[in-house]
Amino acid sequence: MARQPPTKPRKNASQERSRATVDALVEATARILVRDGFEKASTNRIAEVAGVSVGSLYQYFPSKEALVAAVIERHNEEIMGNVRAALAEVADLPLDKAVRKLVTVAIEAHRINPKLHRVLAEQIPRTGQLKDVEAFNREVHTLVRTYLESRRKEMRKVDLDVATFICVSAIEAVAHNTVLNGAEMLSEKMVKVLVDETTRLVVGYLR
Amino acid sequence: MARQPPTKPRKNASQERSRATVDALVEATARILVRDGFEKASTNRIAEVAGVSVGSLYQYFPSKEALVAAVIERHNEEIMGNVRAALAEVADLPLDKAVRKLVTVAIEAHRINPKLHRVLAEQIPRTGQLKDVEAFNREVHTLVRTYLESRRKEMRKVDLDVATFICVSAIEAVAHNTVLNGAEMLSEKMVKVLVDETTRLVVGYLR
DNA sequence: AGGAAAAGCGAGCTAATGCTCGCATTATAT
DNA sequence: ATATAATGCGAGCATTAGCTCGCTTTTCCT
Repeated sequence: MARQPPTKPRKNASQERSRATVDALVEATARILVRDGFEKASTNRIAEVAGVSVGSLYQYFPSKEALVAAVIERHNEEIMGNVRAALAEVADLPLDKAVRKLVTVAIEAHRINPKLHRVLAEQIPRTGQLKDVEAFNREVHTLVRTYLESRRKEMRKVDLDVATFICVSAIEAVAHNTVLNGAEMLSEKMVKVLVDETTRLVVGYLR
Repeated sequence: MARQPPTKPRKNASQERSRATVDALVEATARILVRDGFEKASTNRIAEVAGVSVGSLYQYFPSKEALVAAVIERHNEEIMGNVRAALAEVADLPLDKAVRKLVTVAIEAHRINPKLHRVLAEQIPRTGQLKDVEAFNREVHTLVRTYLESRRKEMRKVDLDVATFICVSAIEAVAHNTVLNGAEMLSEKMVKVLVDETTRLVVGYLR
């Protein structure tokens, strides 16, 4: 088994200047990942694009993996923010309204930065971020499950965990494939159709 | 180094020998990808594991990517074989029976070699195999669409392409996530439940 | 002001990778 | 038997990656 390189910063940026440096590095990493892929994202290149020296890079990130991990974390946090907000907003709504909102949010979340999403999805296994992403998935699962539990009267009899798994998988997949099959080619009309259909799929399944 | 003169007729030894070499290389690549990941799959290592020299490797594969591409193709062909067979077998069956079969095949396909499946999915973008995989997806889409078309009477009014997209995405996602969330931990009972539920999801949606 | 701590620098080291090329071995054909 | 082609070899080249370390510059604090 190959050992994972460390992903924690070796130094904590305390001053304003250094925080800017860290930001620039993460941002540069994301940009290069999107534009040229993981292979071309060398530490030298990242530092160059960030307008920083390699030496400084290694003051804050012990390895290249740590940089990618930081990008993943930032992106995940952004998405989770949306998901949490949506589920809070939807807590008292009936099934059909709630599912529609969730589907919409899922597609929107994927549309934030499709290419980055794709590259990151590919890189997760090799950054030792699996744990974090699993935690992320578990949180989504828990949130959805909690909502479904509160709406059980509207649903047929069904194992909640299984139902949650099926629904989350289905919604996520449609969002994922929708965005990856021509992100820009997506007319608003098409998005509406897909939201309608996916909502029907899930709601029909639940009740 | 005088060799024994060939007294016995030998078959197309030359062709077979090189074929064996090619096979060994592809097989070794797959094994290393599964065991150690893409990073550790250097051409020298692949040649070594295959019991062949790097020089020979480069006689048959112009680059490392070509090797991975060959593995991808082999794996895809295996899966497509199953999918084609399933859809042929199912052509005259009603919706519920057909969908159930498809879901089962999807899960089985992912269970053939989950780890390889995962690694390959990650490596597709960097091997220039995107085209082939898209072709693969298109074929699945076409096959499913054709089946659905023949069963339209059992279905509600719905855009066939959209319905196909939704169904294929959902089925694929459940299979994918099922296998990736603890492939061995999967009891037969659990698989049955998931097949039941996914079938219900899809059939309920279509009619 | 002035010294200490934080932040930043970048030439260059080490290790590894993809790949080449001249030569050796094995098979086929005459 | 000999020539020719096919197959196989593997040391080593060129390149690039990740990363270190001794040093300078900037900021903070009294």
